[in-house]
Amino acid sequence: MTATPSTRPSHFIHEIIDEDLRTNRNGAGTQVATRFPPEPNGYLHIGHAKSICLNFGTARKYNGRCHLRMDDTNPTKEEQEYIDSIKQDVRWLGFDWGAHEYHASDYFEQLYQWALLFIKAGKAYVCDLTPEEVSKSRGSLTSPGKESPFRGRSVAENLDLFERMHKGEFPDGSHTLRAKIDMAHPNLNLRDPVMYRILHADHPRTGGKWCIYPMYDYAHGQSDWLEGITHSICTLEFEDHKPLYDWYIDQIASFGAAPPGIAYRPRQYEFARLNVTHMMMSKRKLLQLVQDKAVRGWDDPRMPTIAGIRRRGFTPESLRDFADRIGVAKRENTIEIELLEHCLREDLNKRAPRAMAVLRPLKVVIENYPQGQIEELDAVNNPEDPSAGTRKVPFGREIYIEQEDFAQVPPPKYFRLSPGKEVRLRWGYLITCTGVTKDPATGAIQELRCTYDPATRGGNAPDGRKVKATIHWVAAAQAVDAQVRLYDHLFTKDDPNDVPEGADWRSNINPKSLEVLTGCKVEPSLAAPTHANSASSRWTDGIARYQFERQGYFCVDAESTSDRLVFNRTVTLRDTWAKLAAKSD
RNA sequence: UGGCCCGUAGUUCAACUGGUAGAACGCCUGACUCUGGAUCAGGAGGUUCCAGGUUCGAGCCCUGGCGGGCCAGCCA
Repeated sequence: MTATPSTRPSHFIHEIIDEDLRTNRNGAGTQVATRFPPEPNGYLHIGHAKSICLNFGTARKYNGRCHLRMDDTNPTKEEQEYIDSIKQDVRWLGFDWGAHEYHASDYFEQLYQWALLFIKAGKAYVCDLTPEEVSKSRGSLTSPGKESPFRGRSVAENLDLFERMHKGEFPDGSHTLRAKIDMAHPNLNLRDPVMYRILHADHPRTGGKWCIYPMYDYAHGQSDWLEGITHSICTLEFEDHKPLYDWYIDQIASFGAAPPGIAYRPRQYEFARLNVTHMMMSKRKLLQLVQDKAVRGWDDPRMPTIAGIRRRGFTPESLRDFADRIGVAKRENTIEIELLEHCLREDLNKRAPRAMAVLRPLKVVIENYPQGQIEELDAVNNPEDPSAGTRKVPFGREIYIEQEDFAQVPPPKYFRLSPGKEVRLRWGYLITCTGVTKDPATGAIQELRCTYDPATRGGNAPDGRKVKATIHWVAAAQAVDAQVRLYDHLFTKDDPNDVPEGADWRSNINPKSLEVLTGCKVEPSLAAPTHANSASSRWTDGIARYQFERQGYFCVDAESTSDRLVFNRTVTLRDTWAKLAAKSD
């Protein structure tokens, strides 16, 4: 192989590759080749992102290549919609398979020809057992299976039957082609595994051409081989399949039917899949959430799907960073969601322009501010990035502040606004609360009366007096209405599957995972797509992201329009006050 | 009474292949601050699953236990 590792291996798979390179295991000059092989039966989730980063990242590191291969051997579950979403998601993550887009279905003819060789070599037979009978005769974990009564059929009979399966003469489930291995093998995968089953179903790519389809085990290794994959990286549950993966390849080699031009064979390595606290990683259960309408779709921002995470506002950069940090190993693991959020905040903090948005507005009238006067105040777009520049924000006599930034009776250590107290308006003036207007009927606070100190424009008092709190605000006259969607974990428990005996996993769904806020007041720059803040070139996917000061990171939702702004809260800011407040409860 | 894989801080990974355990996240203190953000400084936290063995020396090697995961689809 050509490339040499530039850094020390970061995990056992790279150690293996380094060793392979050192020993020229696959022949000098052979390029490292990996593949990402999703089955298009659902949307990709963050667990797949780990695999994508591993496979494409490995190819990148070793100056090799990574193929995108749809593992489309079961037309009853696979759909074009999923194929399209998978490609979009991989690209969004920042990876490029170039011309190397393949499908297991590309190899159906070759696989079929090889199957004939297995039959001719007496290594495969057509079995007429029903699925129930096969299951029964397979034996158990601790006892051997029984041989199929059809195991002894002649080559000629097998050839004839398989050909008739191929031609569509038999109904689904009536026959299978099975490998003849060992019904007493301690590894159940080797007890005469099914190679082909009959499925009269249209395939997204091959249409009605086939009615027999290869099983995963019979297709995967050979697909790797045909593509010249050197390192076939998969998850732990396939460990038991490796002997079969190797067996098929070894047999074909012994038939003298190896793919032409490939002097080496692929090898499978397994790593532990990703789990994240509060996240459901079962594709089947995610499908159920979508079908049950427990979420709005595969791209619901609460979903752990890449589409959902993207819509939520996560950046591909932060996901790649996350993938780097969690490592690759063979032990079962569950990553705390806090690490993911840390990676996200670290990226967003550096890149997201700041803006002011009041989520739960409380009107403030500044009594000594001239009626009708409007000022344009200078606001820094990103204190972490001087190159982001500044913008003007309008200020007037009436503004909105956050309801929770005022307390009639301040709790201990509360240093925001309360009667008689002074706070700083971000980029604006110091104001002091002089009165509260309440609804005479309910006693609810309606608005605040305040005075401002004209000498504190920009936020500094000439007399040097200290003001502990700075709060965000939006001028009432120029405020733009927006809808803001707040998200929380979709599952209340760390482990969504952790339910009492007999209970359903759905009982762990967080009933408060979505809160929709309407009538939010945001600064006018957020409505102007040309404003420096929305500089979409800042983001590789063109999704505008902001930090709403003191609250968190938000992005413009896909449903947002110029006259109906919608924002998603991607993640909150770290909030030590909230933590303190929660503790004192 | 099966086969395969895995056991190192709360979590996820390291430990230059046998030389006396370290990082990140999380947690706790403090400093600073026009975001109760960010940043900075410090701290707590380990019987390396257990027991034997080999060795001058074991997280690493050997043996035996214990614990966990996966496997009995014509799913992948």
